[in-house]
Amino acid sequence: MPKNVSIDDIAKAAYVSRSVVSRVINNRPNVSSHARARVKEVIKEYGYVPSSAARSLALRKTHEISILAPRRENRVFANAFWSLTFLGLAEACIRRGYFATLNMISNELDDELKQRILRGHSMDGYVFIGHDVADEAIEVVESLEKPIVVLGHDTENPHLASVDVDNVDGAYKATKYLIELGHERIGVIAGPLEAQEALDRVNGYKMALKDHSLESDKSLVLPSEFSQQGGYQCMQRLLLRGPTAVFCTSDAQAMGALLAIHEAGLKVPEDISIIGYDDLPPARFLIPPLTTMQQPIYTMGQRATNLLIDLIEGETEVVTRQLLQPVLIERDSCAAPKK
Amino acid sequence: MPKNVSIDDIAKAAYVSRSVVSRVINNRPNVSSHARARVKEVIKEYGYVPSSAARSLALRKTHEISILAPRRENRVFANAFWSLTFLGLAEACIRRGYFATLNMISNELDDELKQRILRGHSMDGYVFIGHDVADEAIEVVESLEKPIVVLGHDTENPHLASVDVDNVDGAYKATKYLIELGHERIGVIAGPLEAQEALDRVNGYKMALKDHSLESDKSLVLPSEFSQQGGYQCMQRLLLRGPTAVFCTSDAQAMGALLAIHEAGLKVPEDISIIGYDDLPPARFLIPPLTTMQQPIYTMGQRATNLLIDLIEGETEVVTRQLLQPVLIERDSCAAPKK
DNA sequence: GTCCGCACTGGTAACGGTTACAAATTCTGT
DNA sequence: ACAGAATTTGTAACCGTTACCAGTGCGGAC
Repeated sequence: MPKNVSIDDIAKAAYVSRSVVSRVINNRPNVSSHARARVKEVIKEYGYVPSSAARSLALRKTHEISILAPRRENRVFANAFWSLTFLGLAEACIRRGYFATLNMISNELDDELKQRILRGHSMDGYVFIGHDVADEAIEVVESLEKPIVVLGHDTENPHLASVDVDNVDGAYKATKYLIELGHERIGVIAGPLEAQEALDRVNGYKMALKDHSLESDKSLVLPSEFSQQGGYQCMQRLLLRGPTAVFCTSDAQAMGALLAIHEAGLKVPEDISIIGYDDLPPARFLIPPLTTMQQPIYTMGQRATNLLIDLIEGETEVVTRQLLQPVLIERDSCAAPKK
Repeated sequence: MPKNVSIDDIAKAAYVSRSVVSRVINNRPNVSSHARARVKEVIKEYGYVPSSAARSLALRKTHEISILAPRRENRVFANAFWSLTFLGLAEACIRRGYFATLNMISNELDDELKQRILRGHSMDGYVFIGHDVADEAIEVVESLEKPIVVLGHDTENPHLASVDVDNVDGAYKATKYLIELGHERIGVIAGPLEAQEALDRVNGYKMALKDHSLESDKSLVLPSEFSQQGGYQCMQRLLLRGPTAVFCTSDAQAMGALLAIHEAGLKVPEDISIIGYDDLPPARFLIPPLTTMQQPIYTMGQRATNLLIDLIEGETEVVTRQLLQPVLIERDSCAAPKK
């Protein structure tokens, strides 16, 4: 078995020209069934696989997409949220015959490196993880004139295709749930306020309050990272202001909050109710198991790649703005407030 | 600015031949400083980037590596352990001018898909995440005659380059720590016993017991997934056998165990000590904050890519078997046993 | 003044595919 | 048996780069 088998080797061995072999490889017509069979046989015998590089060169198509994550999400990336997203993205990719490359981008990067990441390889399309990527990469990437899909949504670039989850609605439902349990003093551990989803969730919270004629107390809304650390610190501060329930905008924050409450000698949900956001696998193993808004993270990843590939392949009937709905998962961290 | 600028366009605009341009691009000698400057200028002006496909074709080198994760690790993948690994891998990759593609492999896959994943694109090298990948992919990948690095180690293919963490030693240290606190009846929530690291950790545990003249009670060692769910279920069973301390071979298991103990009305560490393994970011926010063996996960990822790229680039002085050491992180989940 | 070496330059052939088009073959219908 | 159409096959150009080799021009040694 020779090492580098090329299309010419196959052609020679099958007594046909390379164009015939090419047609067979690409399942095109105008090949006699006889020739087709012989070529297929030879291909199998030689274990031949066409060179992707040569193909890319001839077709100007690499069958690769670039997944761009914001580099600064370092720590956030390190949680299950992102890995589930990647899983969804990568799997859908493979299934459709594309390869996914994983790249990190941030504006701390020097320009040369950034250019190399974004243009070093030609890609058929780009997935931006979160709208922040756009700030740093959109200019370069748009000049490439390749399809882009944003996971999340970017108010500054509303023309971009996107797959997002309805953050306003999710927060609204979470808050409403707490209100209907009887809570009136509800704190929020919000995300970093430069993030669109953080803003949206705060808005959903405010809307729910308003719809139920409750006053909104600004001092009860604390911005923070989406991390455990952030949740922990905010909860310590929130405890001083005596909310009877807290809406955490990520499960990780809820986890930190739980610890802070525990350390303060209080109990969840007896003394204070906690609701999370994400419903990552660990949520049901917290103490107590966490009531939370479930995001269809994996599905989002899948949808994003499928949308992108549809765009790449010039599919016509494509919904370029997809909005998924979060759903409430009731567990044991919420209860009616103490009288 | 024309859309598809090629080397010939640059050559023409700079009044030189493409050979000269090529030399400039690749920083090679034999170009007059005058010509070099002019070419560089034109390149910048046109925003020219050489075609990666053409380059790959000519050089037989793609500057891409394939990261192969076992598909069945679906849920495991979904935790921070894997995402940190990827982060390490991908970042090192970018820094050295390579691209990382993320692929999932499992033997449930039909053969055609598997072949496509493994050979669809030519890659310069392969990282196997965990030894299980080898079982499914090694035959195909070895026939490609490209460098391979295993993250973890594969006893069945000891010739492969690998980056691993010393699991025996980690488990030994963890167990020794519990013993020195005074524990004699120490349970283990082990990983799935087909996984090498699970076996190694059980062995380290047994060695520590032996070195301290303690009997090893088989009924105290329960195999399980590395997940919260696994830890939860095992802990419920373990509680019936009354250990005073439990060594969990992952933080996720420890998390599940903590919940099971809480539900049984017992307290950590007063009634029972728990030690984890991994030291992922959430560990210090568990209730109580988890004492655990820290694995240098991110570093492992980095080392693995660096090793692989060294191999690809024919570096001579390369340590092909790297073993990192876990370190004990003391927090609040372990104490001396009750008298 | 000739010869040689050296730095530089440019032409051409790969690399391994796809594809438009022309050529050859087979298939129709009369 | 034969024109014309339909099918199959082969040829050659092209995709954008690098490698290799043959020039060119120039300065210094003799």
